[in-house]
Amino acid sequence: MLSNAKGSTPLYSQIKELFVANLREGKWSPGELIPSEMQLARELGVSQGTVRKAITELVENNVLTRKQGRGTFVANHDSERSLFHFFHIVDSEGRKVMPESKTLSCRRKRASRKESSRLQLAPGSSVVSIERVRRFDGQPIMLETIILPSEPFAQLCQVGASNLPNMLYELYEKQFGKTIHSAEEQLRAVAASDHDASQLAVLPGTPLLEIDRVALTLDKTPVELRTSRCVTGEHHYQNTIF
Amino acid sequence: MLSNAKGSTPLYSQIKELFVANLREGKWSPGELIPSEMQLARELGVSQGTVRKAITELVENNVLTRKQGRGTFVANHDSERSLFHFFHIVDSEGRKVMPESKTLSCRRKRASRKESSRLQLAPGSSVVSIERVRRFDGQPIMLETIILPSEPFAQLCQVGASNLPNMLYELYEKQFGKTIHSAEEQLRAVAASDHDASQLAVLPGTPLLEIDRVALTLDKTPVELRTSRCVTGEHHYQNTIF
DNA sequence: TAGTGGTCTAGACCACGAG
DNA sequence: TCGTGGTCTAGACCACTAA
Repeated sequence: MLSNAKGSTPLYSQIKELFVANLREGKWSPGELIPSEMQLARELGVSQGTVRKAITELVENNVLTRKQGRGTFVANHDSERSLFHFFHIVDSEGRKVMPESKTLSCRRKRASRKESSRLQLAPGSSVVSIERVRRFDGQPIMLETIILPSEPFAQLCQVGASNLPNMLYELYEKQFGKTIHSAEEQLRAVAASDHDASQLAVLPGTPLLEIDRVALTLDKTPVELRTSRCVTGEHHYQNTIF
Repeated sequence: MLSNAKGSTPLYSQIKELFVANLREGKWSPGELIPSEMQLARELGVSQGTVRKAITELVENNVLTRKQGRGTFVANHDSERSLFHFFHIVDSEGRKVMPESKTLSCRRKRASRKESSRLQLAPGSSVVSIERVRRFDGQPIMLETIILPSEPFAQLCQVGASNLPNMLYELYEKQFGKTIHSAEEQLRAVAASDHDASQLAVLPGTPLLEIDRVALTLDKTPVELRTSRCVTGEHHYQNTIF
């Protein structure tokens, strides 16, 4: 099981791998309380400090969360996480407000070359394509196109276009067991197409901020490709570099 | 000095503060080797593990770097850091290439309201304004306007507009003792002005990605306001969310 | 070979949360 | 009051670097 031989990787790294495997195989579920540090140390035959170091690193990666006096939990996307971790659009005062979203369409189609490439699917695979518009204070601000592999997300279309929740990552986690842990974004400035313009109440050709995001699970498997086009008159994308 | 009373902050936090103070006061300089963990532990009257925890957190914040067998050093902006940490423009294949930069002008002026606000200066303070254009493979890609407080940066204009280095953060550190540790960026899509257009070889009105960045020292003092307007045809801004 | 950071242990006490 | 994570200690041995 665990090896502490000379050339081997450190014990705490092996324990991290083991914990990640527990998550991947569903032995530990989002939001669940995991055994205490002392108990894990006994089970694994190592000291508390070693388990502690493994957990500390997973907490830093937002995989686990610690609560003093209560225990250690598997991180989940309830409420705050999706909003404050993955949503970077703020208003002029820097306030993060989650916009309401209205689904325009939800249908199945064949993936384009770009889509299959970024989602690591076979060319021409079947995907679900969702289009929705998001508003702040009644003003349409973002037009989003969301691409998901039909397997396993096909049933999203059946659910009905109108009642998709605002926070999709929470849905992916709860309904499909896909927890989003990281994302890779590409940002560009583009000119509003006629379609963009009509949905966002701007003139065609208006500069829009395009955010191209691939959302990934813990083991770096791409789950969702989302292209958002944003009006950046009274809002902007905020990024802090540490 | 250090206090381990009941209600006080943890020892390792106090030690972190102490180390940060050493940096602020210039007792430790960028690139310098600091005393070993054991020696610091003796001097501070704590165990090695406590010093170690303080150093670990500062390493995670990119304030210090450890090298096994050699010691612990104060981080600096040599070569890689500025480029790979603060520069997010990549080409279509995701490659990070540092563009050459050509200074167009360097002059002193009064800060605008926005500039004095974001740099936390008194309204109408004297600032240095540098304009430069950056090229990839001969193609002009970014037009940058850099605003710095005249105190202490006035001499930059005297140096001569033409021979400003590509990596300014390195210069701020070496010449002015201002080390950039973090930055806050705001991204928007804007239409190219006539001036933008002529410098970037595009048509007026072309959508450009505007990056508005305030660079901060370790104690969150704003040092530089930089506004970059980028052509995002063959390049884009890349951000990874963990 | 000496000194550094990296890993690991065993055990103490504190702060917090729940019953 | 009990069990949890949070802090701190003292000491062992390993891996790496430089002289």
